[in-house]
Amino acid sequence: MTDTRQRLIDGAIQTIRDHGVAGASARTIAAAAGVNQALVFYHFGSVHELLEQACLVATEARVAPFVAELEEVRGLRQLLDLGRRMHAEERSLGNVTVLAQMLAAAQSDRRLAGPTATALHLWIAPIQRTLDRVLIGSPLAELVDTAGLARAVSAGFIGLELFEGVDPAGADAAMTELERLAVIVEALDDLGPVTRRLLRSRLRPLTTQGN
Amino acid sequence: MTDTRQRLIDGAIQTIRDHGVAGASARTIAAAAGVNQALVFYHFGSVHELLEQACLVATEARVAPFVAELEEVRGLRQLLDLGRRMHAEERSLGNVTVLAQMLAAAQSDRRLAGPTATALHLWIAPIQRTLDRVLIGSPLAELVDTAGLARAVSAGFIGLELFEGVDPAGADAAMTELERLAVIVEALDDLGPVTRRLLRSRLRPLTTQGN
DNA sequence: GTCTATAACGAGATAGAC
DNA sequence: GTCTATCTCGTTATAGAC
Repeated sequence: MTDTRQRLIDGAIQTIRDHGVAGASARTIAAAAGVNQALVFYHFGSVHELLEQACLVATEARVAPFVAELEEVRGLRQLLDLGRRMHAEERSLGNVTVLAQMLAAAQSDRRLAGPTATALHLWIAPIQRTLDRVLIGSPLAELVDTAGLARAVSAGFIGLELFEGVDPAGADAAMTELERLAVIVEALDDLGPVTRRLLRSRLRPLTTQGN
Repeated sequence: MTDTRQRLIDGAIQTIRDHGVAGASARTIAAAAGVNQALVFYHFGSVHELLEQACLVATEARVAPFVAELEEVRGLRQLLDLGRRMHAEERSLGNVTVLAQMLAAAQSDRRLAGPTATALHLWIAPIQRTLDRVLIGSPLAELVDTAGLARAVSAGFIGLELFEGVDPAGADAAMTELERLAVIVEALDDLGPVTRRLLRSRLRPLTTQGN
């Protein structure tokens, strides 16, 4: 890949982070990249296509280091701990911010929908795999659809990220509460065999509905 | 309130829904409102202030009908049922869409942060009150911080709304899964007195940490 | 591949007639 | 209060020199 191409992609990511999609024009991106404005159109055809490319590349780069960590996760609480670290790191180095911006822009610009969904899936897939692994042997395993849960978790993260932008204290309270819930669920999951059987029989009727 | 003022606010909301914040210019808003472009500045001073006003007014109008319904909610599952209906109704008549757009714009436009947080709080407050009521008498009551949970739920909704815009099937899977989880939690909450005591003693140690 | 220059347009905002 | 006309600026995108 050309040096200029890469600089433009990096510049686009930085610009989205600093000024949002709305503020990401060919001029501002080129300025951030330290190159001429016309090169956006030479290399990508349009600002639009540059944004799509940048979104995918940025997400791939940010997901990669976390995939390894996700593979190490053994319990629900550990998963939430990692979640909080990811959240903190994302806030400072921020790709979820970029994703959130693209997601918001995609609502009224259908051309962005596909690439954005693809980028989001880069997060969803490893999270789902982790959930599958964590739930092995748990009485919850047969009750939970990890595909849906992974999507709910990912969507929730985007929402939290946006929330944090306007109310950091509130977002922190939300995150703390989710961690507390995880502790509760893990405690339930970690019950002795007697109680466990009780719970199991109690929850069994639920498996027939909907799954 | 002047007729024109109201028309501009309605036009602004409609424009944000259709074209996003990025596409909400004085001209497009005025066109949607059927009035002259210069009136945006006469009545509101700037496009910016019109957007702030519109966001608050729109949210107030949309929250009101749901507050009554929230007061009727007795159980967790019922709350999630209402959640799904709200979600469906919002998608078609969409104020959460407006909120999501404002939230995304507020990330890089600090002036929008305050009004957006205020609008979000219009949702958070009644949700928190409902959670407080629903949890009365539950063994979970002492374990849950409803302030944090209400914020997590609200942020999650924003995320789901955005997710739905790029992947309706995925968002539906996420929503379905959350409902299933609610059923599980409610079943746990609805256990017989013996199991309940067991759970209670099991969870008690957790109350000392963090709450 | 990279630059300058420029076309064509929409943006926010204001002045001033009515 | 509402309109037209206009100023100034930033936008996408292209043409053409280098």
